[in-house]
Amino acid sequence: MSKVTISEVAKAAGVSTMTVSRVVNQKGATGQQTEEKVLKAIASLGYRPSKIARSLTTNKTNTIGLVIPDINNPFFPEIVAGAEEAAWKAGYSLVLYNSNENQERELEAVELLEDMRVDGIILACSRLPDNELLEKIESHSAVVLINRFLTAPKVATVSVDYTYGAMLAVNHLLTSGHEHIGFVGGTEESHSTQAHRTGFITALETRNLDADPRYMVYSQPNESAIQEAVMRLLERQPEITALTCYNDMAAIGALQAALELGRRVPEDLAIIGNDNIRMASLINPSLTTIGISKHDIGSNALELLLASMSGELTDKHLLFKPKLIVRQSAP
Amino acid sequence: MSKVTISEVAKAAGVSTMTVSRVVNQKGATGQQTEEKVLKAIASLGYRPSKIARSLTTNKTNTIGLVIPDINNPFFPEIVAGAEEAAWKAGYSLVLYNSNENQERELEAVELLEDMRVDGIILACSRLPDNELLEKIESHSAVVLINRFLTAPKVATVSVDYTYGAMLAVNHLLTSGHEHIGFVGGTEESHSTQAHRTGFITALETRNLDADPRYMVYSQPNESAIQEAVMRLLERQPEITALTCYNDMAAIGALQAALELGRRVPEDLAIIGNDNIRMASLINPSLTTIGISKHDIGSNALELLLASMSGELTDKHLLFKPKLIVRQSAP
DNA sequence: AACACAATTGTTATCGGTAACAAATTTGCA
DNA sequence: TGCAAATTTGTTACCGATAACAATTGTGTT
Repeated sequence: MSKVTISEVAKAAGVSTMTVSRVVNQKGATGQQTEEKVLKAIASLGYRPSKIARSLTTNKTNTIGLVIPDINNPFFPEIVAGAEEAAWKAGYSLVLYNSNENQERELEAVELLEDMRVDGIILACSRLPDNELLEKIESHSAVVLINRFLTAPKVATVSVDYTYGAMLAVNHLLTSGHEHIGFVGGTEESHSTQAHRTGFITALETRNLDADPRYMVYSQPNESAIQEAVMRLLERQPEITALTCYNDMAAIGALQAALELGRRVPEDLAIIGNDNIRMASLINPSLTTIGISKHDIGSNALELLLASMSGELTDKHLLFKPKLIVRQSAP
Repeated sequence: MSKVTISEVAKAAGVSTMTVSRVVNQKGATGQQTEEKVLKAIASLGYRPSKIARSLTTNKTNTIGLVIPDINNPFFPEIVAGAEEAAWKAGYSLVLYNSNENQERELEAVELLEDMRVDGIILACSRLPDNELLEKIESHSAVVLINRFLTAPKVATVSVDYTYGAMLAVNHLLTSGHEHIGFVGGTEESHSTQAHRTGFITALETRNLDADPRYMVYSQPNESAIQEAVMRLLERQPEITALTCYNDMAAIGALQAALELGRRVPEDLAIIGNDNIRMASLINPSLTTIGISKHDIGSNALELLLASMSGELTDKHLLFKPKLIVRQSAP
C-alpha cells in the first residue's frame, strides 16, 4: 500500500507541500534546482499523488461511468473498447457497471456513479422509462445516451439509425423477390426494436405493401426465447420466406429455428441480422446483416461526453448510418 | 451536479454533521426522533454522501481495478461479467482497463489504479515479465492474477489448468486414431500457450509418442495471423490430421485455413479448440473444445480478492479443471 | 431527589491534496 | 546602488467526510 504523502515528500525535499504540488502538476512557476530536489525526493520515496485527495479539492475525478445492459451480448464489448480507448487517450478512467438488463440495478448504478462523483456518465440502451431516467440524470452534469433518444439539457446521444438499417434489409429482400417478410424484434418497449420495426413498416409501405402484424414477433433477448418465438411465427405463417431480425443474436436464434423446422437457409428462408457482430461472418451460413461500427459508437460517445463536460455543447445528437453487408443467409 | 454537503443536511436537521454521519452509516447509537429529522432532511435535500470525501478518511474506496488484455476477445467479457457480478454483490465498483495486449499500457493502468487507491486489483493474463510485475504489484495490498502464476505474498491467482485441458484434447484425438497431431499456440511467451504445450507434449509422451517440434506453430493472437500460421503448418506437414489449438479463436482461424486449403473438417482434419466461447457452438462445423466456466473465473477472482483484502488469506491459488466438449469438428 | 451509568449528541482534528493569497527572493534597469 | 516588477516559495483555509474523544441528556435505582 502506497502511503507516501505529499508532506513527507516536502519534508524530504526541504520545501513546502505547495511547491511539491506545483512540481507534480507543472503549474505555476518553479525554480530549476528546487524542481530537481523535489523530483529526486518523489523518485526516492516512490510518491504517487492520491487522486482521492486531489479530487476532493479540485472537484474533478477524471473518471467516467459506463453502464451497459449486458457485456455478454457481443454488441457491447466493442462499444466498451471504443469508449475505453478514447477515455484512456484523454486521461480518464472508466467505471463499469453491467446492469444485466435490470432496471433497478441500472438506477442504482447511476446513483452510485453520482456518489463517486464521476465527471460524466454514458448510459447504453437504458431500459428506464423517460421520467425516471430524467430524474436520475439531472444530478449529473454530463450524460451521453447510446441508442436511446431523449431531449434534455446536458444530454447528448449517440444512436444507430436502426430505422434506416431495417429499410436497407427489407429493400434487399424485396429486390430479391420475397413477398412475405417477417420481423423478429426484442421486447416491444425496447427502443431499438421500435426503430427497427418502424423501418420495416416504412420500407413495405413505400412499395405500397402492408406490414401485417401477424408477421411480427417479439421476444426476450436471449437465444432460446428467440428461437421459440421464431418457430411459433413460422409455424403460424408458413408462407414467410424471409426474416429481418433486430440484431444478430436474434438472427442466429432464427437460424436455429429454421434448422429445427427443416427449413434451409437461404433457399427456403432468407435471414438478415443486424449489428454485424464478429460471429456473423463466422457462422454457417454466414449472416447477411446490417453493419455498424460499434467501436466508433463507443469512442464518439466518450468524446461527446468530454465535449459536454467542458461545456462546449449542451446537447448534440449523433446518428450513425448503417450499411448492408450481404453474405450467405440472404444473398 | 450534486452539491449538497453533509453540513447543509446537518443545518437543515438542526444537528451536528457527526449525527448525520451516524444516521447515514447506521453506526453508533442514534435517537429515534433525531434519526427521523435527519432522514427527512436528507430526503428533502437529495443528499448523497461523497465517496471521495469518505474514502479520504476511511482509507477505503470500495473500488476494484480490473485490467484485461482485450475485451474484444470473447474470452474476457464473461470474466468481466463474473467479476462485476461478484463486485456488485459485495458493494464494490469496478474500474476497467483494456490494455490491448500492450505491456506499457498495462503498467500504466496498474499505476493509475494505485493513484486511485483502489482496494485491490485483478490482472488478467498479464504479459509483463515477472520482475516488472512484482515491482508494480508490491504497492498494492491485494492482487489477484488470472491465468498467470506467481508466488508472492499478497498475491492470489485463479488459473485454468490448460495443461490438463490440452491432455484431454490430445487423448481424445489419439483415441480417435489420429497419429499426426499438430499444436497451434499463441505467442511463445504467453503462459497459456506454454501450459497448453506442456499438456500436449505430456499427453503424447504418456503414450510413448514423440512431440515433434515441427508440428507446433505459434502466432500473434489475431485471426488472420493464426490462419496464416496454420496454413504454413499444414503445407509443411501435410500428414497432420488433427490440430489442438490453444483457444477457440485460434481454432476458428484453423477452420478457415482448412477451408482455404480445401481440407474438410472433421473428415480430413479434426480441430479442437479451447475455452468454449459462445461462438464455438454456433459456427459450422460446431467446435469441439475444452470448456471452462469463465464467469466463475471472474467471480472467484473477485471473491479471492475480497478475502485477501480482509486479510483472511495472503495467497491462495485456484486451479480450474476444464472438461472436454465434443462437437462436430472432432467427433 | 440524588446519584451512577447508559445512551445520545457535539467538538475538534485529520485524511492528502489544492486555491488563494502573502511573503520572500531574484531580476532588470535607471 | 537602489528599487520596482517579476519570479519563486510559503501560509492558511478548505474540500466533505469520519475517528476519537468530550459533553450532554436520559434512565433506573434506592
